[in-house]
Amino acid sequence: MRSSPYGFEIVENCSNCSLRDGTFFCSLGAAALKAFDQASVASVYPGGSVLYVEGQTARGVFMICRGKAKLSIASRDGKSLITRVAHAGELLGVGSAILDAPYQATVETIEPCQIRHVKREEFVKFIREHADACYRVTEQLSHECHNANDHIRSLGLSHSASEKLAHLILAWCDESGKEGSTGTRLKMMMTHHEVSQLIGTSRETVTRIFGEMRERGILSIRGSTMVVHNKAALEAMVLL
Amino acid sequence: MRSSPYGFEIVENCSNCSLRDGTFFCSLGAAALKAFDQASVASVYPGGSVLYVEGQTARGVFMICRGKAKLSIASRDGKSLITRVAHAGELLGVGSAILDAPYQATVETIEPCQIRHVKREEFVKFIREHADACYRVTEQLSHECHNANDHIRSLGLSHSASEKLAHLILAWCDESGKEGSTGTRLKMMMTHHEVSQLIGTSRETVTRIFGEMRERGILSIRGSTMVVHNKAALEAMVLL
DNA sequence: CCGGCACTGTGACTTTCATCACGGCGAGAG
DNA sequence: CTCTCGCCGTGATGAAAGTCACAGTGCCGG
Repeated sequence: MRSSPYGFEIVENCSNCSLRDGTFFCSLGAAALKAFDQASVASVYPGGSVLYVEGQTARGVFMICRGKAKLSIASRDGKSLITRVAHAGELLGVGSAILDAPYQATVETIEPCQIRHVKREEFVKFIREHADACYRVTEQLSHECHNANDHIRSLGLSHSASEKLAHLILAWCDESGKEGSTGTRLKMMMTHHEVSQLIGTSRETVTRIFGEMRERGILSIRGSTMVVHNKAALEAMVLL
Repeated sequence: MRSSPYGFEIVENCSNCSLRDGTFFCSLGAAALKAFDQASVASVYPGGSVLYVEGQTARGVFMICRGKAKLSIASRDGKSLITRVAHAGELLGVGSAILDAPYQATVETIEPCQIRHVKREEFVKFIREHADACYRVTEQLSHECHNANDHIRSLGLSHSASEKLAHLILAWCDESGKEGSTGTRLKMMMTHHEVSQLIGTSRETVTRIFGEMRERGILSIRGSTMVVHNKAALEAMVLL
């Protein structure tokens, strides 16, 4: 291990990595793990680093060992849409690496991250030689498809911005909400602008809808913590 | 082979199948192919058959040997969105089978199809035992992700229905258009209603936008063939 | 303590589109 | 042959939300 300026130790060697749990892509047998370690190189990025940019030819894949990153796509006129936020344990750029196609999204870390990078050719070789790793890739890609389809559903089938926002808040509750006496409590780690990019509307409508929800007593916001008082009302807004 | 009432012969045995080409999922080595044949059962469906429904638990995967099928998702109030149309050679339901999650879309054949079905457990066993098949699955899933991301881009980033429609027409040109003296010629195999479901708008706006494009001389439609005279104009409408 | 900067909140105006309602047309069934 | 049914075309209307403009607020650095 090495110390880093980001408040965590850098794990150099996959074999004795303590970050990994069963959900990680690299939760592999000893042999495959060793091969993965040897094929990859670890590095640390501060928050806000861009790992790769949409349209670039796929140099390789990136494993998030620690931290979070946001994936986004942009249109020529500068608008951008956040497709999802990836957590530790995920492998990014797999699809593009396998198809040898350009990356489809831009990836930017949103907190200090440890990342392992594997060159495209080596990655393909690695998964062709290690069947269990190949199977893990199918799992990873299945999750990505799943997410993407949910996003399509939300963007394509909802009638109003409120519906999409309600859907998003409910997803947040499921994923990171803590039940309390007054309702479900959760940290907002996003600005209204980012939320708008996540659901494909404008910043102002997000502000307005949050305002309206507050007026109706559905939720309250103080600082960066939000408390959802009336989940049922949110669910009623969603007809997906 | 067996004859069928749909105007084509049923291929019973994968090993001497003439439908397969390199792009097919089942373009596999002899051993894997034999295993796939044994794990699967072939059947023929007329157009309009529903292979599986969104939300059902994933019984297994479906290989389209011949024909086309449309995948769609629906909201509770009856609206539905077509996510894509799958062609011969594709394997459907893989993601859900691997994750043992409910199917995410409803699949309906749009012409007579030959399909092979493999039970979930057998499919998982099959790809765990045959590394080349497993790799083919990663390719299949990568394509699905790719498509899904394109769809997200189109739904989330475009400002207007015209932009989405222009985008769709250009995609059609690339995929099945034939260059002619007056422009690119292509068959419309969809009603305006289905197009509207594809781009997430209403039937009427699709009709109106087609009308407008005709007036502006961008394209002309007679019967079920459409000729695109001015691709550049369409490209100019797309700022994705 | 002050100035700048990023974020939130709000009003006025405008565009886009969904919706409703209806008319015409072509094809297939009886 | 005519009836029905699904698809296309079109007008009128209203609601939703994008856009622009600007004020308030809280935080950080100097």
